[in-house]
Amino acid sequence: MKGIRQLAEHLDISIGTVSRALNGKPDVNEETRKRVLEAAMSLGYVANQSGRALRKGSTGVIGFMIQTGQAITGHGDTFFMSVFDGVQSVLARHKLDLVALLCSSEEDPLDYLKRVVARGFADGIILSATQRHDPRLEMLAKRKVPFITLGRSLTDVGQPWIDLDFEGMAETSIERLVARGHRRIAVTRPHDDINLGYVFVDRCREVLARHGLELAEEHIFRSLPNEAGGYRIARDLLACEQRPTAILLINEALATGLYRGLNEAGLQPGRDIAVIGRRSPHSHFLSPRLSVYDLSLRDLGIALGETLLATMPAYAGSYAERPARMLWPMTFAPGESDGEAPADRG
Amino acid sequence: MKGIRQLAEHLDISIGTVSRALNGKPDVNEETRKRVLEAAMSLGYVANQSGRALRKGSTGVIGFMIQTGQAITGHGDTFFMSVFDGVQSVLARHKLDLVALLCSSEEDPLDYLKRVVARGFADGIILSATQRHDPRLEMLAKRKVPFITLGRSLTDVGQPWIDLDFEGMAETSIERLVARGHRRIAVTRPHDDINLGYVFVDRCREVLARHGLELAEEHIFRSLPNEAGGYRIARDLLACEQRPTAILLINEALATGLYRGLNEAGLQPGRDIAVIGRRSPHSHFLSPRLSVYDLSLRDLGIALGETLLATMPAYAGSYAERPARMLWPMTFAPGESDGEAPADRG
DNA sequence: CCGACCTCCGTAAACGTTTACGACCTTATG
DNA sequence: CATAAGGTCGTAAACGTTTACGGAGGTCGG
Repeated sequence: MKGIRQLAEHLDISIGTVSRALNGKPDVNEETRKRVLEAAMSLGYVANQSGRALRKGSTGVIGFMIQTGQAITGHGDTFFMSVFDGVQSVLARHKLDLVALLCSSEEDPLDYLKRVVARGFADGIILSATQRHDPRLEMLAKRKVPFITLGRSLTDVGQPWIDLDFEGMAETSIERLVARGHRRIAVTRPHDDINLGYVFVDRCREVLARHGLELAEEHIFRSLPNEAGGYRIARDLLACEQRPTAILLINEALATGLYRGLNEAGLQPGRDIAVIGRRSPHSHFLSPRLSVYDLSLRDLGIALGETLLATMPAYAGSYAERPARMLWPMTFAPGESDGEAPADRG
Repeated sequence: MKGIRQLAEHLDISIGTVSRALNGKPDVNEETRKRVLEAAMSLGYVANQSGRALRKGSTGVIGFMIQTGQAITGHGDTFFMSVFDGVQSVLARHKLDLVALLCSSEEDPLDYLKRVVARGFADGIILSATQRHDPRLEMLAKRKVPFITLGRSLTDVGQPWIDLDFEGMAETSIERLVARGHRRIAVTRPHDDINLGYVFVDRCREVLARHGLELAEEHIFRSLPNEAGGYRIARDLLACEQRPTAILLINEALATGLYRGLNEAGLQPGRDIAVIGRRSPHSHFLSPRLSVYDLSLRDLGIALGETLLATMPAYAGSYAERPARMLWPMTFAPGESDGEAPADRG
């Protein structure tokens, strides 16, 4: 089966009618529509993407941009796989397809994205790894491409976003730790200018101040969002003049390395130092079990998909009630790693 | 900047010449070519994907198909990110783009792939999660889409493939364990019909036989390729009539859960039971450190990219010397988890 | 019986490229 | 000087769809 023309000839119907039948246009006899649909099915006809896109100006594809290479992105395969799956479950309802736009570590994300939109690759775009100042947003806004970001940015062009509620995490985790007697609480932040780091640290500082506590500079650890970064944090932590009695891990990959580093130093999480992290496939299998902030990645994906569609005229109808911006809540799942503060050592 | 027409008008050159200039065709004055290139650059013109694809019949896009959803995919957390990056570094040389084709967990992979090729989405395709019997291969071969599989299959349509050398892993790891006194060696295999499981187990059995040893049925553990699967293996392992003194983990995510499960039972990897696994971002931070089979994911990606291009007439020239099929070697990186067999308990 | 209206369908023009073809001009060759 | 050859470019036809438009036939009300 080559194209719609062959299909039309085979049915002895005009090519226009076939197209209308396939696209659910109203002015076609139900009888013939059924014939067309059946023939298309049995012959395995699927409209050519390029032809359709060229004519309609839309591709039926939504792109989710991620950066490949080392785990600089802050998330691993499993994170994205689950989110993708959620997005797809929404898009499938509208016959839209999701593809991951892979920006190589060798290419500038802005250049890459420019190319993608100039080529007319996708009807809508989901951005991750949102930077504190992110030129991608301005570019997309200027070219009027529907998009949504996973994460906020100071670069605000009015686009919808969904961001994990790191303020909430800061709030409740610090309250919890303080209530358990901790006074020197350390926090981590990403190495790069990803926005969430600023949001998180600022709020932590704020909550601590509320209790008359300070967030010492030496208690803010910048780290790569991977296991090695966690290991390094352990080292830095041991080198602190005033060793913290608790630490908040903003990234889900850090705990593994941190645990190892602490162990090597003879410190046990939960007993010698409280650790609160993020849920990951591994967190539940650390011992002692990591206390984590958890979230449903699939639901997050669903929300991303719906919010994006809400900004696209052709689909907005179904999702009018969706808030354009929201903080995605995380729930605390206590493990055994965030015990009482050890007896004061001065 | 809308299209090539505007660009041509702006330059006061015919649209055909502009196209030729941009595409590096020979019959265009170098002077005008330079003008065109500069104008295109400064105006940010990029050829529309649909128009070009429609005319040329090729899209300039290579698709890497993966299945989303739960970590059924069977790889560690940064597996795809790293492999993608390698593939891209090859494709970039030919101005090809890589996108990940995301098949939702709700859709049949074959149907999905049919849609992709019928729509003419990609010029070439990389398949992962190759099944022992995989109808996707026949479909792609029939429609003459260039593709390559990561993993072998009994369904052989002559396509190129690259597969991790699980035979080699079976060979050297079992030799090593036997040399260290182990007699009851357990192995794991994926829960599903992915091909590598068969290859691996068969070879293990073979090598053991060479030493007069048997691979007991109760020592073959089917498991999900994730941490929970590993935890479950620990449980099953403890329930064995004849408890194995060593275990081979085929998947990189299993070790975390296995360690936890063993610990809970008071068993220490390396001392009470030898464990050999696969390198993952986590493996190095387990304690005791996991002995692993390692490979360069980025290099694997490069090889995949080159081998795929070698099958595509338009690019084959550069990669003629590439073998169409190869086993990708893994190197053993000893840790502390594969010690001597404990004293015989009968 | 006529006009208005509806239903269904065919025709043809777009969409933005690439490229076969041929025209024009210049230079080389005899 | 005539012809051939080569270099450069414009013209127009594709590629596979979708869709505006209009036409044919049927129905219905007046």
